[in-house]
This record gives sequence, C-alpha cells and structure tokens, in this order.
Amino acid sequence: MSEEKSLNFIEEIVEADLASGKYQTILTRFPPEPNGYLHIGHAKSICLNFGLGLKYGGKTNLRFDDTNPTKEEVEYVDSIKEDVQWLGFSWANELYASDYFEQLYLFAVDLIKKELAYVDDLSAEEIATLKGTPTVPGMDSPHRTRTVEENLQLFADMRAGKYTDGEKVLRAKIDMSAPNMHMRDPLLYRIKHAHHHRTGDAWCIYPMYDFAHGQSDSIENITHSICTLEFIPHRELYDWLIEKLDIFPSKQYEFARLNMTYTVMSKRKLLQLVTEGHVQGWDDPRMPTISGMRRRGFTAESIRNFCDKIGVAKRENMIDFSLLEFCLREDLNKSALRVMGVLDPVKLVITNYPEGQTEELVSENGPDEAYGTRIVPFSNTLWVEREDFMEVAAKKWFRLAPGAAVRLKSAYIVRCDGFTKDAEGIVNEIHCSYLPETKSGHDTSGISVKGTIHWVSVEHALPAEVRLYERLFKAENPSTEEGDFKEYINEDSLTIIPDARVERSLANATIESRYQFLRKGYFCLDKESTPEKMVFNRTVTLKDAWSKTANKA
RNA sequence: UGGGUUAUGGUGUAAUGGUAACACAACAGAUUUUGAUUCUGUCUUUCUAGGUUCGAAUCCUAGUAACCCAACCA
Repeated sequence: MSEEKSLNFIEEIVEADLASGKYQTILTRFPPEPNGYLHIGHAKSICLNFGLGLKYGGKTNLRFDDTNPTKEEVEYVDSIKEDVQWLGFSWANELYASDYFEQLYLFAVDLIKKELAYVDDLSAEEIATLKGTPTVPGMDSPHRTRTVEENLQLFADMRAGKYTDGEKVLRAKIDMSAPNMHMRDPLLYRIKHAHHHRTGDAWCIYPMYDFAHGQSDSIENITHSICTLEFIPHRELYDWLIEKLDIFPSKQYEFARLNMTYTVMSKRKLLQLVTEGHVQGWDDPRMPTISGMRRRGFTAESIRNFCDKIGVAKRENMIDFSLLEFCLREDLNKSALRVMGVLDPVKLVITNYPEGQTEELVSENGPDEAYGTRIVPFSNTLWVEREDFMEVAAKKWFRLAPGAAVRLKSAYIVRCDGFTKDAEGIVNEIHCSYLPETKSGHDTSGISVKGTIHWVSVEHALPAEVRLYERLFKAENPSTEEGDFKEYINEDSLTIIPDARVERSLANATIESRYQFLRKGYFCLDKESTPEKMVFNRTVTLKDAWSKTANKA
C-alpha cells in the first residue's frame, strides 16, 4: 500500500502470475475440516488466504473439507464461520467438499475408465504391508489388474452399500515403487457407513483427502491453493490427479505453520485438553483458540497485526508468546478505557478527611482528551492494593510505607502515618493523612511524589470476581518435551479472585468493552458475568518494570 | 540407510551478486498523576569447509543439522 514492504514468497508468486497474464484475477480458499475449533495457527492461514484476495482484488472461499463424517459436526462448522467473521473477513462463497460428492464420484469413474484406478479387496494391514517402506519398494496388489468393467461394477456396488466398512477401497494405479510413498497406489475412496452432518445417509463411500481437496480446488477454479508444509509430499499426487482428470489446474503452495511458545497448536491436543477437562471448553480463555482468545479479551485487530508481523515463509518457526502480547497491548493501549479496580483490597483510612464526606473527582478515560473524563467518588475510607503497601520500604520503593507519601490517582497526595494488624498479624488498615492543597488538577502545593496508586472508595465500590490467567504450559514446547504433553500443563494457569473491588462506573460495562484497570492490566467482562455478579477476565498484564527491579534486589 | 523441505542475532522476518536491515525480547537512560504509554540509546546475526568473483547471505561443490512422508485422518 503506502510504503514498500517486502513481499512474502507467496505474494511474489501471485504477482508473477498476475504480471505474466497467467491469471487475470486470483481465487484462494480457506479449507478447514469441521472437526474442532479454529486456533491462532488457523488465523495465520486465514489472514494469508483472505489477505491475498483483498490485496490483489481477488476472492476467497470458505470451504469445509468435510469428507470424514465420523469426526465432523455442525457445531464446528458454526464456530468456524463465527471465528472467521470475527477476525474481520468475508468469504466469497461458503462451500463444502460434500457438495461435490457426486462430481467426485464421476471423477473416480473417469479414472477407472482410464485404467488409472482399481478396486482393492485387501485389508488395511495387507495394504500397509505391500506398500513397503521409504527404503523398500512396495509390491502390487493382486487386484491391481482387474478389468475396467469389473472395477466399474465393484465401485458401483461399493456406492450401493453392498460391502461393509473396510471390505473394499478404490485406489489410484500409479507406481508401487515410487520414492514418494503417496504415489504408491494411494487410496481414493473408503467405505464408511456413517451419518454425515450434511449429506446424511446418502453416501456410504467417502473420498479421501487426496481425492477431494485438489478436486474441490479445481472445481472452484482456485488459482493458488495454499497449505502447510506437511502437505508437500501430497503435491505430486495433487498434480497427478488434476492432470489425469484433465481439470482446472489449481496449484498448491506450502508455507510453514505457526508454532508458539508455551502452548500447543494441534486440534488433536486441544480436543484432549477439552475432553479431559484440563480446561473448561474450547473457548476457555487460556486456550489458543480464536474463541478462547476472543473471550479472554483479544481484539481481532491485534491478531491480524500479529499474523502480519510473523510473516510467511517455509522455515519451521517457534514464535515468542511475547510478540502476541506486544500486539495485544499495542492495540488495547489505544482502545481500552482507563478505570480503577483493586484486585487484593486492603483498607486505607484518611484520618484527617471528614467522615461521611464524598467528593466527585474527575478522572481521564484514556491516554488523550478525546477519551473524555468520568467521575469517581472519593471518601475517607478507600480500598487500595495490598501489594502497594510495605511495612518497611524496600530500596527504590515508590509506594505506601510508614512515613512515605504517594498520590492517589486523580485525587490527593497522602502520607502514611501508620497501620494496624489483625489477630493473625495481617495488615488490615493503613492510616494516612491527606494534603488538601494537592487535589488533582488544582495542586498548589508544589510537592511531587514518585508514586501514584489506584484506589476505590469503600462506600462506592462494586464487588467483582476477577480471573487471572497464566500460560497454559510450563514448557516452551510441550510437544517436544519428553513424555506426554499434558505433563507440562501449568496447574496455576487460572487464579480466581472472588472479591475484588471496582469503581462504580463499571456497572455499565458490556461484554464488548475493554478496560485498562490502571496499573493492573487489561480486562474485559466475561460471558458468565451477570448484573448481580460481575466477572472480569484479565486479558494481559501491563509491562511491569518494578517486578524486575524488585527481583534483582 | 529412499524421497522431500529448510538453514540469517535469544525469537521471527527482510536484503533477489554491491554498506546485513526491521520488529519482538533483553539491557541502559529521559519523560510520566499508570514503575504503563512515549522517546533515546545499547546488545547480538549469514550452518561448516572449499571454490567462482573486484565484490557472495545470495552463484558452484562437498559436508552437517533440523523437520516432513510408510492413517481406510485432514
């Protein structure tokens, strides 16, 4: 667009194809199997595919690769559509591989007639054995030489339901000694007497991925079929089938999938976390799913930005989680309204402030004037953060401690005169005196303090439950650690604070709004929140230079 | 030990034979009524060995390492 940003290798291919006149316009597709929820890795693919369509004036289809009825559900279809839309993309057409079943069947018949496919009676084990290994060539199936007529009849019988699951398969007739294992007479169709979420019981044979994906691309006239690296070995077969069927030559290109530290990115593993109860669902705020991140408070903008920053290449990668957090904070810093909330409250009493008096103080809502201001009520008894008080000040401590002065944000400077403890020795009250001439915005004192802390008035504050999240795994890459990835689950990834206190203005909080609780991070209302009981999720903390300083000491 | 893919700072990504750069992270400082933001600065890089060339991350040769492929999954 504006300044020159270097192209990724797929954009280079597209530009070359457009420049050479190979295509007038491009058509891409995002092709999920509806067998789980979308995660941040899919977001990379979504941004790539839809981004290409947008950038080059082409179009992008949403196509469900629903060729395995035993794993797929309508629930997943619905969630995928919601997630793609939420990310901010619109598809040209909503399509399903299952809509092409009849056409695919005819393609198979065509292949049989060309003597390029045959029905095999061998069991899965026998087929695997005859397939050989990467270093040992395979051997032909005894059924490889069946006549066209016989194959046609057998395949029709398969479709008609004359056989049980696994009794027969349709295979391509290619080369049992091919160095590429995928070319050793790959399976094209298998029998599954299973109910399909869209075609119901109309079919009992289903095409395999290799006989559905490329053909669907071709039917749709997809120009650039973009997938991840592990499909590279499939490309030879992808091209072979298109060539033999003599159909639109879609081309497959592969990029490296996204990996991120401290999480897992496979549907199988995510499904396990859900079904085994390690998280509360696909949209658990700790999950790397789009729905989980949305619930956690991520913005679509921040995810799109992240996908833009990580780039597209063919090299295996492991992205620092901190880059995602950076993109998140960058966006939230611009958009989140500033409010005050005390997560771990301890009482602060201003001994020289009139008992029962309330002042309506003005506080800014955001980083600049455009955000406006709001009123926060102030009184002589406040809740402040327990961690903002020390009985004995540490080095470089800017906050409350006996003898120390701090500013209460948007209010007055107070000096700590003392504190009391309960029977267990826990500090239960901090005593301060305030300086009337230091009122925020009208400060005539000339006094400046190093620290400013947030607070809420005890009488006016609202109770709220706050949920804090840590990374889901303790290991940077749980999938490559020894043993099961679940051994590396972080048991402390969720902290529930049942009795936090937030300022009054939050009574009007909505699910869509994001807030910065001053000094404590970005928060959003959870879907489980009710008018009687507000529930906030902490999306991400603020950067914290103090904790580093404190840890060093 | 068959085939395929990839190697650039701690992590990503650029540089397409001509000064190795950008972002994140880390570190230091300035500003700050959020120890946030913002601003300034520092840090660290071409897998190895040869070769071609005035000049190589880029081209050639030989190695090395990592990842993928032998599901009636996608």
